[in-house]
Amino acid sequence: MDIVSAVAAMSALANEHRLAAYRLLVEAGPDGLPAGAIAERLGLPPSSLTFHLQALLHAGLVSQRRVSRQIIYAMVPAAMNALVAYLTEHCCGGHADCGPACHPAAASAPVGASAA
Amino acid sequence: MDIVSAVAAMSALANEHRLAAYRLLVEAGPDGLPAGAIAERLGLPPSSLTFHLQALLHAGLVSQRRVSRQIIYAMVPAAMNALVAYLTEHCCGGHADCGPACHPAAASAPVGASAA
DNA sequence: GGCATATTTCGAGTTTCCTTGAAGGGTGGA
DNA sequence: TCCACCCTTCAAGGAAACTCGAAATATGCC
Repeated sequence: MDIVSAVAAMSALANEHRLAAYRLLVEAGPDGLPAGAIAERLGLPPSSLTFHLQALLHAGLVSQRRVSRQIIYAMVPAAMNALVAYLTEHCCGGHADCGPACHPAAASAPVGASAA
Repeated sequence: MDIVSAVAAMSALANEHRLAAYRLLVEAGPDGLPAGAIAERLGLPPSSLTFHLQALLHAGLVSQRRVSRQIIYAMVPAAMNALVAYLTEHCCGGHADCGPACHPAAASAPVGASAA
């Protein structure tokens, strides 16, 4: 994970619609959700939803796969792991006294964080 | 932590200069850094730095205190804890098989995450 | 008081993002 | 082949963010 990727991920999540969509996908887990279901639950027109999902996709936070006529979106856990690791890297100079989000040892080698 | 606060925090971090500044403060720990030191290390003009630090401050990610003529900025660990907890809430429907960033039990009661 | 230091506020210009209707592409059923 | 469905792409307008020089504020030293 470099600063460009981190900013891309943060920018993708820095919008109410996209954050809501991402959280739906986090809750949905590996099975994901079809675009139509997300649009319905968020009350967004299809073109608006696509705009936001593309932002999440481009940032690597979600994945996309076609199943028949539907496009299924799902979270990419490794992306969030890498992002959290990057944000808390070298936290407090390595003294680890800032709470759960500040664990240098754990953050240095999270599962799937190969991009870090 | 609600979606408005989370979007505010993400927006604050969704900029290369602000993310770099935040990471400097994460590494600096509770002691923080004066604005001038941050500006120097980031190569930003003072007015630009203030613009970005205000964004981080308004989002609650950093705190501000005056020491003589200097303004010291420091990270607010609880803010990051709450943000991470919010992002991974109900992860994978509660099955916790997504890696370090997906721990429903830990995320439900992080240290200092009273705003969640 | 007078001056230097450290930081913020102001203002204007440029750039980027967000929204949404209309049109297009891919898929499946009859 | 024809149609219906699901989603994406395109295009244009409005809103918000970023940049930075100049001026202003706050503090400390002499």
